[in-house]
This record gives sequence, C-alpha cells and structure tokens, in this order.
Amino acid sequence: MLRIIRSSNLKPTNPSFLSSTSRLYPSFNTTNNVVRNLVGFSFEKTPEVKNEIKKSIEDKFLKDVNVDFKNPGSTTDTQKNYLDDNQVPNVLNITSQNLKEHLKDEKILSRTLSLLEVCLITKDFTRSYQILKSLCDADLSPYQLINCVNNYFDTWINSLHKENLNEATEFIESFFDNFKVNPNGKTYAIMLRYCVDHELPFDNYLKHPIITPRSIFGNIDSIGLDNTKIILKQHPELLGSIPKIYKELLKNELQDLNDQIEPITNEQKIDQQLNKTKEYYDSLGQSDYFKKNDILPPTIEKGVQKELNPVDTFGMKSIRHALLALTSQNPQLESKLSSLLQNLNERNILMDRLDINKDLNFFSIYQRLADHPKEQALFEEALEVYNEERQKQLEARSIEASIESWKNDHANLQKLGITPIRKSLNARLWKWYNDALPLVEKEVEECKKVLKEAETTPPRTASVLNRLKYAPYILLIDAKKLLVIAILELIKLNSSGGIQDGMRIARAVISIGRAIESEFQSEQLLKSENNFFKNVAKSKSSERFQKIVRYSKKYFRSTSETTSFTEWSYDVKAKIGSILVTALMSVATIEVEGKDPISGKVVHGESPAMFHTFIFSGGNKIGVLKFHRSFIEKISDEGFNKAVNPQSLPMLIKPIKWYDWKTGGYNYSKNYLIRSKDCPEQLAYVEAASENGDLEGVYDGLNVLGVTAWTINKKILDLVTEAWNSGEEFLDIPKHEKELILPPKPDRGEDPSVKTEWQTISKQKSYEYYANRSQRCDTNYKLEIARAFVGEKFYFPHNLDFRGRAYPISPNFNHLGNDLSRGLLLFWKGKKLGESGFRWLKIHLSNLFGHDKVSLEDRVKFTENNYENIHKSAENPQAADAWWKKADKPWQALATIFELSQALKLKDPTEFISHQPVHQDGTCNGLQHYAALGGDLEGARQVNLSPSVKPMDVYSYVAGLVQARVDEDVKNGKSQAALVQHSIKRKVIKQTVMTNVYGVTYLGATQQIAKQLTDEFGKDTAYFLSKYLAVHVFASVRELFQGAHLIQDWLGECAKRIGSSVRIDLKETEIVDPKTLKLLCMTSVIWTSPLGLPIVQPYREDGKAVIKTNLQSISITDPFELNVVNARKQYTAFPPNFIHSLDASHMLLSAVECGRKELTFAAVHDSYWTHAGDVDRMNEIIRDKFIGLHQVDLVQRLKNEFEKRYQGYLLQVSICDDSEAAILVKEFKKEYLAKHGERLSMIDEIRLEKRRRALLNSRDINEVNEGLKMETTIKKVQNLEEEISKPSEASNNKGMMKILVPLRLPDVPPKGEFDVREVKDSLYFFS
Amino acid sequence: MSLLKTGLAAFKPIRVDAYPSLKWKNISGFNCAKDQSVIDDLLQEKLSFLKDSYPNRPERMSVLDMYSGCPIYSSALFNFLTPQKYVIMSTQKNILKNIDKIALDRRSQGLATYETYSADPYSWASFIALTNLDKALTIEKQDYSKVHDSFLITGNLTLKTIEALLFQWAFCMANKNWLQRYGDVRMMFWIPFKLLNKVIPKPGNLRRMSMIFETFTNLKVIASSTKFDGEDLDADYYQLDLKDFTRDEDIALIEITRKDFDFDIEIWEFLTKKIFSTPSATVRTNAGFIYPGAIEWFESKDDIKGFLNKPSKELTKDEIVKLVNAVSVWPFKPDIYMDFHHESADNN
DNA sequence: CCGCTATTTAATGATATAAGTAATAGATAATAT
DNA sequence: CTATTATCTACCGACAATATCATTAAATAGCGG
Repeated sequence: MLRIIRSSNLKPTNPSFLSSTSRLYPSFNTTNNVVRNLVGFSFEKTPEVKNEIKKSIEDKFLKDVNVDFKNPGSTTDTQKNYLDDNQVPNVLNITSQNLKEHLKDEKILSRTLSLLEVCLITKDFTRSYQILKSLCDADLSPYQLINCVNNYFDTWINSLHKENLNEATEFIESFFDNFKVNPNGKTYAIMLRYCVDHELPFDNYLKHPIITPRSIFGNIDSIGLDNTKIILKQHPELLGSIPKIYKELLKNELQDLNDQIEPITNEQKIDQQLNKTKEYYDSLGQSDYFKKNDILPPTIEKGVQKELNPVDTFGMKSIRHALLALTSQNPQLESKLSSLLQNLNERNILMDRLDINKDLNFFSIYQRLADHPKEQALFEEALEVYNEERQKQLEARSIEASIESWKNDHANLQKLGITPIRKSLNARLWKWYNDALPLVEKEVEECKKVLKEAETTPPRTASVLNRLKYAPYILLIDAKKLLVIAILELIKLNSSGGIQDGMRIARAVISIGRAIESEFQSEQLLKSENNFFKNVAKSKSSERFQKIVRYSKKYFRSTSETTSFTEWSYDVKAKIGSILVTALMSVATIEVEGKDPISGKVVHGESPAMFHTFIFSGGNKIGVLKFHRSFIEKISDEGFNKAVNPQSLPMLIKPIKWYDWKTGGYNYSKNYLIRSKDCPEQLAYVEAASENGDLEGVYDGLNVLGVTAWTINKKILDLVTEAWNSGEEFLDIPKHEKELILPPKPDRGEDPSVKTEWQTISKQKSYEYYANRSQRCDTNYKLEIARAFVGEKFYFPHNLDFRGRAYPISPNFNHLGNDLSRGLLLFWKGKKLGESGFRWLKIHLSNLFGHDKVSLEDRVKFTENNYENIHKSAENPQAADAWWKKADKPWQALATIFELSQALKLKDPTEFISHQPVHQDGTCNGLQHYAALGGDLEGARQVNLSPSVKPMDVYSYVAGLVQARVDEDVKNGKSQAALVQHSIKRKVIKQTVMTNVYGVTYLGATQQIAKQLTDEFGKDTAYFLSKYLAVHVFASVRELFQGAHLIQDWLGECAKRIGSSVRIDLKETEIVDPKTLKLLCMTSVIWTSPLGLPIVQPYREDGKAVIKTNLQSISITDPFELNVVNARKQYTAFPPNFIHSLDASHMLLSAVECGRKELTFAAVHDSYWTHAGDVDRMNEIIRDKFIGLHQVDLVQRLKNEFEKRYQGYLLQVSICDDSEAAILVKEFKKEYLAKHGERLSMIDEIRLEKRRRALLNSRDINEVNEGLKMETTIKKVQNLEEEISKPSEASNNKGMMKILVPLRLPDVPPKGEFDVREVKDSLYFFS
Repeated sequence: MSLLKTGLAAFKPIRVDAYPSLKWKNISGFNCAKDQSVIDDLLQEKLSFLKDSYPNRPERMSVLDMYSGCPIYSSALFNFLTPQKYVIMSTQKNILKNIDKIALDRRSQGLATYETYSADPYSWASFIALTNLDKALTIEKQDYSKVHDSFLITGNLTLKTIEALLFQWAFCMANKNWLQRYGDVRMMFWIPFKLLNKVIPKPGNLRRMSMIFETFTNLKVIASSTKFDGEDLDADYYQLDLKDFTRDEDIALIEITRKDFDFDIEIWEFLTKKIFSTPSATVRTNAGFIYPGAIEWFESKDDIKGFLNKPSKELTKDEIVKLVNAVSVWPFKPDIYMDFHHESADNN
C-alpha cells in the first residue's frame, strides 16, 4: 500500500494503486522464441541497463564525432539484421493483466512526478518531501525512485550552506531508512558537487566500496565540469573514470595542453588574423540587442530587394532579428567568421569583394568558394561555429525578441502621435501586453500566497483548491513570457478549426499551456547546460579546444539526465492557458466603428478585441474565442498573420542525433522519436524496442535525413515575392480576397427551402473565403520563413509517425510541402553534374513537366528540344506566357530551368555545380510493395518492378480498362456510359487508383472523380456520372491487381480478427463488460517493421475527460484512458499502415546506405532526392535495399509474429449451426445445463478456460493433470482448424451461431512467381 | 370517383383490426398507439373541441397526417373527424402499402377513407409537390386572426432523427411559411416525452427550447404517459398507458397554434442561443457571449440593467424581448448569420 | 483515541444542446421487439 | 431472429463539445464510548 498525493489538494491520502500483484504474470507464449515482456506500461529498467545504454550512446557519439573530425565515410556497419529471417527476433508484448488500472496508475504517477519536479524547481522543499515520501510507498521501480530522491537531493542541497554539512551527510546516511533504496553514483556526484562548491573535504565520497568513481563520474552532469576539474586536480588518477568525451576537455583545462595538441594549421593562421579584425557586430551597433531594450536594431535586408507585402508577421520579425542580430556570449566565435571573411576579401579569393556589413548571404559566399575547397571547408566550419550560437538564440530567446519588437514599434510610433499607434498592430499588442501584465502578475502572486498558506492550513474553498492545481506550475515561468506566449498563440490560432475569426477555446488554452511547458523545458535545458559548462571555455580559445567544447555540449544535450521528462497534465496546461486568456480578454481592446441602425450614422468606440462565446454544431456546444471584426479587419489590412513558433523552425546547425527514443532534433526542446497520438501503449513499445537496441537502423536513417543541409533558392523567392505582392492569383497562390460577399438574405416569408438554400450557399462561400485566406496565410508563412533563411545553411530535424514514416519536425516550410516549398529549397552542398548528372537534370525537368510516362531517352529529348524555352524562361521568368508556368510543378521546374540554363551556358555543362535536388519516385509505391509481397507477376510489371523498355503507367492502364468497360456499356445502351465515354482520362481516375490501396470507399471515390469531372459536366451531372465510373474503376483496379488485393484482404482479415479478439488472462472485468455482457476487445494490431520498429495501431474509442477551467469546461481525450479498440478502424487502416511501415523501412534503409556512401539524401516517403550527379548511385541503392527488404517472405513473417503475439487469444465467430464445432459446443452447453441447472454464459465459458489454462500452467503435477482432463468449449473446438480459421461470415445470416474459438489467422495467400531481384534491372522502378 | 365524393360516402369507421391479414411489424423507430379504443377514448375525452373548431368537416376539412406508422391513431382520428380529405404522408414504404390496401378495400365498398402520399415529410419539396404539383391537397388561405378552420396538421414525431421537424415547423408558424402560409394551422404531434419535457416551460429553470414554444406558440398537452411539471399545462391531460404503445418509451400528444409577436425573430433566435449558453450564470455573463461590448450596451439601457444580475434561466419572455430590441438598435451588433462553423475544413 | 453514523463533498454518469442531416447514398453494424 | 435505424465513409502528418443535474462514492464531522 502506498500513499499518494491527491491532485486536488496536497494532502496525502490513501487509495490503493500500483498494486504489484499482477505484474509478473507469465505469458502464455511458450514458444522457443524470446518473448520479451513489457511489464505494465513501462519497461522495467535497472540502473545497470540504463548505464549500459548511456555507455553505448557515448561510444556511438564518439564514433560520430570522429567521423566529423577526421575520417568521414565509415559509420557503423553492423546494425542488427532484421532482414533475413522469417521470424521477428523479439516479439514484444504487454503482459499486464490489468491494463486499465495500470494506465490509471501511470496517470497518477506521471502527475505526481511532474509535480515533484515542479516543486523542486520552485524550491518548495516541504511539499517536495511529502511527495517524495509518498512515492517511496508507491510501487515504483527502484531506479525510478532513486532518481526522484536524487533529484530532490540535488535541488535541496543547493539551498544548504557550508555549515549545513551535517544535514547533507545525514541525508545520505539515512538514505535507505527513509526511502528504502540505496544511494547510487548520482547521489554521490551531487554530494561531491556540494563539497567542492563549499570547499569541504570530499575524499570520503570517492572511497565507497560499491559506488565506484566510475559510476559517480557517470553522473558528471551533477558535478559540473568546473568542479570535476577541481577534483581531478587533487586526484589525477581519476581521469580514467571520466566519460571520454569530457576527458579531452578536462585534459585541456587541467594541463594547459594547447601546445601539445597539433593545431590545424590553417585555423591557426586564422586565429592570428582574428586579432587583427574588429568585431563587425559592434560596428553594426546591434551586438547587445537583447539587453539594451530601447533600441531596435536596424534590420539588415539580406539582399532580397522586395519586402513581402504584409511585413509584420508576428514573431517573424523577431526571428529575423534573432537570425541577423545575435548577441553572443563568446564574441570570439563570431569574429572568427568575420575575420575569415575579412581574410578572404583581402586575399581576393571571392570574385567580388564582399561587403561584410551588408551581404550576409552565406550561400553565395559558399558558392563563390567552390573553386577553393580548402577555404570553403574553413568557411563552413566557421559558419557552423557561428550558427551554433545563433541556433541557441533562435530556440531560447525569441519570446523576448517578440516583446522587444512590439515595444519598439510602440515607442517609435508614439513619437508620431496617437493615430499611427492605433493603426499599428504591434503597438496595439504592446498595449495589450502592458495592460494584462499586472493581472497576470497578480495571479502569480495569488498563487504564491495560496501555496504558502497550503503549507500550514489545509485548503478549503473550491477556488483555492483549483488554484493549487496549477499554482506550482505558473510560478515556473516569468509572467512576461507567459503573456507573450499567450498572445502569439492566440494570433496564430486565428480562424483555426473551421471557426471564422476565432478558435476553439479548448485548442487555445491547451496550445498556450503546451507552448508554456515547452518554453519551460527550453529554459531548463539551457540552464542545466550553462550550469554544467560554467567557467569552461571562457579563457581557452584554441580552435581545437573550442571544437571539443562544442562536441561536449552536443553530447551533453543528447544524454543529459537533468533534462525534464515529466509532462504537464492537460489539466495544468488548460488551466494556465485559460488564466492567460481570461486576463487578455479582459483588457485587450480595439477601436471599433459601427453604424447606428436608427440614425444610420457612423459611430466610433472602443470595444474588447476578443470575446468568449459558444457556437452550436449539430446540437453540440463548442466553446470558442472570437476576435472582434474590427480586429480581423486590422490584421487583414496589415496582412495575414500567424505567429511563428520559433522553437520549431529549420535548424541552423545539425540536429541532435537520435540515439534514444526521446532525445533528438532540437537542442532545447523535447522531441520524441515517434509522434505518438497520446498513446502510452505506443510509447511503451517503442521504448522497449529502443532499449533493446532494436532501433539502431531507424536512428541511423533519421540521422542521415537530419544532416542534409539546405538553403533557399533566392531567385525563386524573389519571383514568388513579386507575385505575392501583387495580391493576384498566381499559379497555386490564390488571389487576395478583400471581403466575404454573401447573396442577399431571402425574405422570411419565403418557403423554408429558400432559406436553406441561401444558408448552404452562404456557408459554401464563407468556407471558400476562409479557405482562401488560410491558404494565403500559409503561403505567406512559408515565404516569411524562406525569407528569413535566405543565404543560410539549415537542416530539417526529423522524427517519425507511428508507422515509421519520417517527417521534418519543423512544420509549415519543409521539403514535404507543396511545389512552392519545394521550389524554394536547394541543397546547400553543390556537386558537379558530370555526364550522368547532366542527363538526370534533364530528365528531372521533363518529369516536373509531367513527361514522366515515356522512356528516359524521350524525357532527355523533351528537355533538349526545349533549350530555347529554357533559356527564355530563365532570362525572363516574369513573362506572362513564360514556358515554365505550363509545367506540372512549375516552381520546381523553374528552379531546374535556372540550373540547366546556367549549365548550358558553360563550355562544358557537366562541369556545372548543381544544388538542385533530383527526385526518383516510385511508381505507385504502395502497389510496388504489394506486388513484391505477393510475387505477383502482372502486378509487378504494371508498377515497373520488372524491367521494360518503356515505363508502365498504372493510371493510364487502368483508364484503358475502364474505357473498355464503358465502351461495352455504351454498346448495351447505358445512358451514363455514353455521356462519359470520352471523358475517361488518366487524371480523372488517378486519385482513386492511388487511394484504392488505402481502402477508399465507393463514396470517397465518387467524390474524387466528381471533382475531376465537375469542370466538364457541372456539379450535378458530374456526381451522377462519377457514381457510375467509380464502380468501374474499382472493378478494374481489382482485376488488374488481384495479387495485391489478395494480400490486402488477408491483412484486413487478420486485423479484423485481432481487433475483435480478447486476451483471457486479463482480469475478468476487462474481458467482458459487466453491464452489457459483451466482449471488450482491447487488442490492437501490433507488428514489427522490417527495421525493428514496433508499431501499435492507436485506434480506440476515445475516452473523454473534462477539465474545468475558469473560462469553461473543456473536453479532451484522456490519453490515460484505455478503451476498447475501434475494430473497424483497426482493420481498414491496417493494410495501408503495414505497407507504409514497409516503405518507411525501405526509405530509411536507403537513407543509411546513401549516408554511408556520402550522398546527400532527402525523401518524401516514396520520392527519394539527391544530387543529379549521384542519381545513378542512389538508384542502385534503392534497388538493392528493396530487394533486401523483400528477400524474405514478409507476409509469412508477419503471420508468425502475430501467432506468437496473440497466442491464446480468443475470438468470437459465427459459424454454421450444423458444423461440427457448433454441434460440439451445443452438446457441451446442454450437458452443462443439465449438470449445473443454469445456462452456460459467455463469461462462464471464459472462466472455465481461464481455469483450465491456470491448471495447465501449474507447477503441481496434480493440477496439471486435472487441467488436462478438464473440458471447455474452447478445448472442444480448438482442433477443428478448418472450421475455426475460416473467414468469418456476416453474422446476419440465418442458421449461424456465435462461438468462442482460439484466434487463428487465415492462410497467407500463395506467393506468385515474380522474383524481386528483377528490380535490379528495372530502369523505371524508381524514376 | 368515389374518392372525390368522400364527404358523401357513408361513414363507417375504419378499424385496423378488421384487417388481420395485414402485418404491421411493430418494429419501427416510431412509437405508435397499439390500441385503437384507447385513442377513441382519448379523442372523446380531450379533443371534442376539434369538432367545433372545424365546421362542416365532411365537406371542407383536410387533414395531413405524417409518419402515421401503423394507422391506429390515424384511423381513430379519421373516424372522429370524418374529414373531407385525410392524407397520410410518409416514407415508410411497407406501412404505406398496407394502408393502401385498406384504402382500396374501403373504396371498393364505397366507403370514405384516408389515402396515402408517399413522400418524405422532412423534405420541403414534398409539400410543394403535395399542394402545387400533385394537388393532392388544396388548402384554403385564411386570416391569422383565428385558427385555421378547415385544415389540420398532425403526425408522429417520435423518431429521433425527425424530432427536428417539431422545431422547424414551429418556426414555420412564426414565419408564416411552409403550410403555415395558409393561416394559423393547428398542429398536433405525438412526441417522445423527453421532447415534451424540453418544450414545456419550467418556471425558474427556463431553457431556450421552452422559450421558443412559449414565445411563438400556444402549446397544450393533450395526453402524456408520464406526469410532468409545468406551469398551467399539467392541468388537464389524458393519462396514457405505455402498454398501449409499440415502444417502451414515454410519449405525449401535444397541440400547438400560433402566437403573434412583434420583434426581429432572427435576432431573437441568435440572442437566445447566447443568453442561454450557461443558464445558471447571470444574464450579464451570458450577454458577454453575444459580442464584445454587449454587456456595456445592456447596462446603458434602463429597462434592462435591472435584470442583468439574475440567472438566465429565470428570464421571462418579455425580458428577452427587451434584450432583442436592444440588440436591434445596437450600432456594434454582431453578424448573426455568421454564427456557425465549418466542419472538417481540411481537404486539398 | 477509536469506531460508528450523519453530513458534506467530490466524482461519475446521463442528458440536453440545435433544429435542414454541410455536401452525398450505399454498405454494414447495431438495435430492439 | 430480422426489419429498421444508425453509422460510417482513405492512410499518415493533426490537436479534443460543454453545462447541468442526479446519483453514487468517498471524505469529513460529530458523537459516544
């Protein structure tokens, strides 16, 4: 039993949770294969395991660092091989018998841990200690508990003075008595820090018999580098116990080894130069921008001539400032770059002299250094150093920057008088901010007060109790920051969620809460890093040393244990969010203009700028926050504005590598490997797999994607900007529509149908208007980011969706975006085209024009035939009828045209240095995988798995099949057929064919086709005809890809069965619903991707939880509520998800290999990008990896895995009344009735079977014998394999009965003749 | 031929149980009467006034009966009123088929009968077809000063998905459109008791739904299977027994006629939604949901500020009208037609 | 101080909300008698 | 058991209904011993 903290008040109470009785229940799986047990929802870790993990990360890190230092090219080559076995090596399984309760426990635990952390940070030791004690009684793993105690100790000891040594010693001595666990290395590390800090003797702590120096220094984070240095001075012999990465650092510090380490000669030169140059930032007068509050730094324009029309995108300005006008804690780092540039200028290496004060286009400098590889390398290195600091600013300081820009606008405008202030948005925001600040500060004070009082007197009133729930959290962040975050979030969310000029309250408050949490984490991460490295690297400035410091920091970021990994509950987030919204709402005002309905006069006034209201949708009440229309007009006038989340922009330095499932990507914000949908189950599996070492391949692949450097295609940006500023429609940029115009409202005496129609039209119009606006807004957003990053070298940190597909973490602008986004992106690195690259670039252009259905040679010819057009387009892209605009993907085409035209102007085009990503796309990648799985010859041919002279085009082919069918119908006199006969084009059916793999239904397909036909036939006819066509398209696809559909159906059937099966070793109440007596199907489909990633389909009925905030109650889906699975979703989604897990594996495998071969690599799921010159090599890799992936029978393997994982599960099936199984069951039931006098219910059946299995598993031979003799309905039927593994038929049929059977999966469809190795020679497999 | 002369035909009552061969398959989402004698009794007890409200029925009265289900009630009402025309409009194909059989049989005997009209009462177009195209029903246009005396609308709205019709048609009364354009046409509906509970005002705990009926209609409960509390309305209703109905769900029969009003109904609709957002909160709080500045505007009105501090659920009909009128003349009033949201706004 | 009952409070669950289903209609699961 | 009604509606990235009242469970208060 244990005592925990009731979340409402902080007094310990005594419910029972985390009972340990059920945890280690043996799994039914008794196969020879290893079955790892996930226990409860978290994988048990021992400190040893943890240390091992840490150690392995260190090793890998060092290896990587070496790569970066010296010999690039040789990364790890031994990854676990998942690819050549029919068995999945580790079938992970959750074995808790008590899923629901376990999850609830997790919820309480998670909240408690979070509260502990927060209380510690606010130095509330009384409360912390209470929490800690209550945790001691909880069923935490010892490791978790030690961690908590150590965290407490860590913070608490900081409050002690030198004289309190006794207290500290006492703490350690009574460690076990108090907490029932023993101190560990970290405890001692903390103690060491205390001693060193206070100049107390510490030798004792290094002589512990069990806690070795090694394990102490394994927690060097807690000691600090500076302190370690002091310790080492006294105990040089301990140097060996220090993690390697820091050893280097400390060696330098200790022995002044500068001279002994070979300096890199070139750098040394520059080091010398460095002194000559004055910091150019000073000359710009902006070095201390963030500290000097009153001066807005002059904005440097990066050579983009034209500003984007709406200039004032919130937050963006601050981003630009962050990028341009950075302060640095180490001015030498900055000046390294400037001195290098100065040096280059002096040596006249660049073609033109650089104006360092103006031209900060790093990309162009880089390009101009192309002929000077040495200098180029130096430049890149200097840039990296420089960016290191900028990235830090970008992630950590942008909130402050926002305030500054508002304030400055306000101050500047104040000089100009009152009117301009009214007009300026930023000035208005500054006012809101200023007015709301006292309110927020008051709230914070109130929270402090309440917390203090709660220490002595138990809280009584509801409002105090409520405040107590969030009070500890709100104190964590400065009130100013809280407000700015809130304002930015609100503006960002404007018109989201289908709400005009407003947003859902739920979304608003949670987004704000989340943003605050994330800001808090950033602060913490930054703080712990600064603490750890304090006093380091201030004095020494050798290049080599700085480099070591940088790598040490990187290492620190990927391993630091001081990192906060507790999460704030939704409760807290929502409450804090609502506090801020309330404050803002009450003070934010705006000038308004209205018309007096009586006099008709225009009236002016001041009104709240936003308000809280409810709207109704289908009888549901939704709480929304809306802006006053005058405010909306204002932001419309000044442009479409969205606040940028500065923490998730592209990164200026390489993202933190993934070594671990919860650290990677950005420096100072938490990113998980998997974008789990608030599904603890998913995380549990991923964590287990990660710690099992199964995810190495995944990490390697992601890390390759992360290091691909990008830059902005400035020429394209200039053009887009121009088009944008015109406000007119241009390609896919919609026109700027000033206002929403609705048709006149009908008289109310009219027939109701008239009003209905008017409403429909109005809704439609309004929808279009807002869609247009949001599209403009999105484009603007993209452009703003692009503009901020002109000339920069940047990276996209990636993570995965739950199926393993990779996505850039930075939203809005990345290479997964639309044609425009892609057109704006170039590889930073340039590579010579060479013969082959020149050819591929031509092919690429042809592809972008949509000429991708002809042979490669024809594509080359297409481009060659258009040389004149290419030159014209390149020279005068603005021309109204410019050729490039006709392309399928015009922006990318134009980008390619620029390169081609430049190359062609060279004497030898193959010498051209290309930055343009060239794509190789799988033709219908989903079907390719299906064909390979099924060995389907015809299917393989259709999707270019087998070699052919010309590429096959599935869509055209299907169109042909459909055409044939329609023609037939025309002959038979079908009227629809005649109408559409001549409209069946590739484009019409393309989407349907594509989505067919995802299980699109008849209705969806109809809509898709209708969309294509609307232009030709008008809305109504189009829909009518689409219904007809959809049927034929479906039939044709099914006919053409029989193999694929067999597998698709098989996958679906498996998922259906799994999704409606039950695990009977669960607690009874979790098997059958006590109320409805129906089976509770809790089993989601889980499988392991070929790369070792466990995938859990998260589809369940969602449990709603309601949170009361001071605005309103909001409803969220409770992530800790485990509900029955949504069987339908499980089976409709499984086939596509499985295929996606395969293509994800294929992509990551290819990425790893490309990385190994030093190709620049990027991917959009099934479109793989590299430099033109490397396409040939990449193509080889793609094919090899595909073959590697499919060389085993993945379907059979999947079945094996399922059988292992779901062994012993039961399924309810309908079978024929007169089948053998049915008869046996009926007999058994009859006997039971006779014997017991009551009918055998389903629960009874399950109870009996449970009992039988328990007996069989018993150690007592008698019991086993009894079990062997025992009969149950399940035992009766379990050997009738044929009957119970038949696909279940519709249960509505007559003469069927439902019985429980052991879960069996249908046989794998027979594999066809196709040999996947043919892919090797298929030119058009990816092209 | 005989159809047109129904009024002259002999009036032998229709008894559904006289057609034992017809299978009605009780299973229907509608809750319908099972026992015709109960309905006969109900009509006799509580609805005799109808006979006086519709003079000269066999020659000029029409009844439109929607979603009859098994036509127990329809038959009883038909027998009771002996109208010139009695049309049953419904989507229930199988039931209509059976009713047609009855009608055919009656006609073959030269007896007066109801007739079927297969259409969806949910669709406005059905009524245009009914009155204009098919001319299955001709209705006299009458003045709104009194209840229409030759046309009665009735029906069964006990199915969840068509409950909405009660509100829609009530608004039609207010707006004088749909079939209500012919005058103040009385409507009688079978509704689930739960729905009745929503529409009858509970003093001190008022909601928008009851406010609609209180403001725009005269509502009378004719019969109910359960007791209910409501002002004046519980005085005199017929006690129904659930066993006489096809479903085990409480049911009621109500009658509504039009009540006149003089304010902007669209503002009324909008405003009541907002003002009853949180019925327990004060009018002032709820006024904040209308639009920024609404509270201040109301505070500036002497006839309003007095009741700003009471909970919305205690608002009277007239107080709401005051609010409505205040909003109508407010220079910064909201756009009441933009009070919706777009669902699933994502699709390329 | 303990243990019992009475009272208060918190937690949970059910129901109402609006009132042309936004388009669109056909298969399938759920429900109820 | 079967007719009627309700619920879907392509995968992923993506992100959510709320107020009120009745009932139940739990916590506290009060009281007696």
